[in-house]
Amino acid sequence: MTTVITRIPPSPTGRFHIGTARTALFNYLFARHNNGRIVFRSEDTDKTRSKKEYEDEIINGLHWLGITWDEFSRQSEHTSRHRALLEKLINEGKAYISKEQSKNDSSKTVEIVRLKNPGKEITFNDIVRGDITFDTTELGDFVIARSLDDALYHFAVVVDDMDAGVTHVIRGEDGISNTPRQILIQEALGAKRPAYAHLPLILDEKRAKLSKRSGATSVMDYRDEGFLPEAIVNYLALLGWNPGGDREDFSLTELVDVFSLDNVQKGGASWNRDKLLSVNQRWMRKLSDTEYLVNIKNISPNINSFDETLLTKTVPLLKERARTFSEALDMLSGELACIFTPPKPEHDILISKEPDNARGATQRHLETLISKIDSLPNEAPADIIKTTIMPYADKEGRGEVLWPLRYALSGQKRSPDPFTLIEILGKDESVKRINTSLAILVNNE
RNA sequence: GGCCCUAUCGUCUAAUGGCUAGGACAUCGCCCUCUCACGGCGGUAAUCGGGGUUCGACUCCCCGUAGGGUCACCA
Repeated sequence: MTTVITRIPPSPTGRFHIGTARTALFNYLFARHNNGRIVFRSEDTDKTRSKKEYEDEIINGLHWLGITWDEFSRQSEHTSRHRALLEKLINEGKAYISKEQSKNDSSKTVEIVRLKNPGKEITFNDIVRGDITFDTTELGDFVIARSLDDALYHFAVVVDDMDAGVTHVIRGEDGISNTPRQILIQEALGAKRPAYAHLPLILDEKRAKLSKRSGATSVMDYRDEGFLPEAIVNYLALLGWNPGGDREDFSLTELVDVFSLDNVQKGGASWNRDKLLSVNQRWMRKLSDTEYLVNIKNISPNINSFDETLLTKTVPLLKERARTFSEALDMLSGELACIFTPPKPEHDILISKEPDNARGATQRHLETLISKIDSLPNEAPADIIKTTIMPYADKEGRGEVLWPLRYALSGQKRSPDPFTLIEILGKDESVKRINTSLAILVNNE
């Protein structure tokens, strides 16, 4: 039994794309599940488009997701090896140098290298799809290098995979049509054919291949928006694969345990932000309150302007509402802002629910509530507060008591329930706020 | 257009010849409830079409249809 070796070969010509992350993830899961090795190779042979910053982003992003590898290399470091094999093929008559007019600059003549195509049918087995057959004659003598020192992608990949001992090529479905040409190169080189698995593509809402035009396609955008790496991994793994049951909640290590290429889907899967949001919320809720706050701080350092104690008490409310950390951040200055900033209640809203004798009744309720809150022990939890207040509310009418109370505390038509608010704000601040509303009632007389 | 791949609720999917076709997200309704959110319960919703094979097809075969991918001196 030979060791499984997979590869993660991103080209650093753009940001860390979701598709790159998904392919990397499946290579990672398959290799780790089989106690194999993973080779990371930066496919940087396009000198004009490759950028170090992209490579850094991809590496950082992969690590952020928890994806690791055992070997690191850059394709550009292998040019002498490529040249040697190119020369070998030419000497053996399997490839030849061809003087042609440059396609990029028609005034120039260049010496490119073409593979002598035996022109036969190639059938390869795809783990996901079964046998796939191509007639390679239509490919002709295709170009494998711009020059002896400048191999093209197909040639470089085949050589590098061969040298790294790659046993399984797991990549996107868009690689299917590249496969016969790569096999032709392998055969010319006498390389062993690896196993292939072509993953279904991730599609956008319009069911086209996910591209820059499809919206946020960089994993880093999701990180910056406050998504958890665990959620991205969990969601990505289930796009085009599933272990066969109803379970949907998987950490990276759990995925390694159950992963298999056998149950990879064949059809493309479309990206669904709503589903991702719900997966993310599930993972956010698993965090401790402290971890939760750290994550909010990571996306917005100026959260420090909020009172730390109040912030900590607010986390449970955020957990039940926010699906991303940026949503949580928005809530702190939106629907939960009343916790941090004393409200400015309006007279008419305070009593708007009351029919007649409204003002007098509301005033009486609020005064009663103040004395009840005063009688509470310090740091009383919401359920104690509730049992203290509810009998009175039930007697006088819940809406007539609870609405002014909650509105006095929050100044908002929509807010968390009054008991929770009192718990978070504390006795003193709560009474203070109710008194403010009382004053508004009286002054409007 | 040539070649290749694919086809179960709106979306992600389960069911690999034998069930009222299951789950999740979304959606709708009810309950909880002063509001919001959470939560609980329930509903709507799918095997692309036509032929075979078979006692029996979501499942196997063929033909259509539709969608996608790929056709570089990019990777």
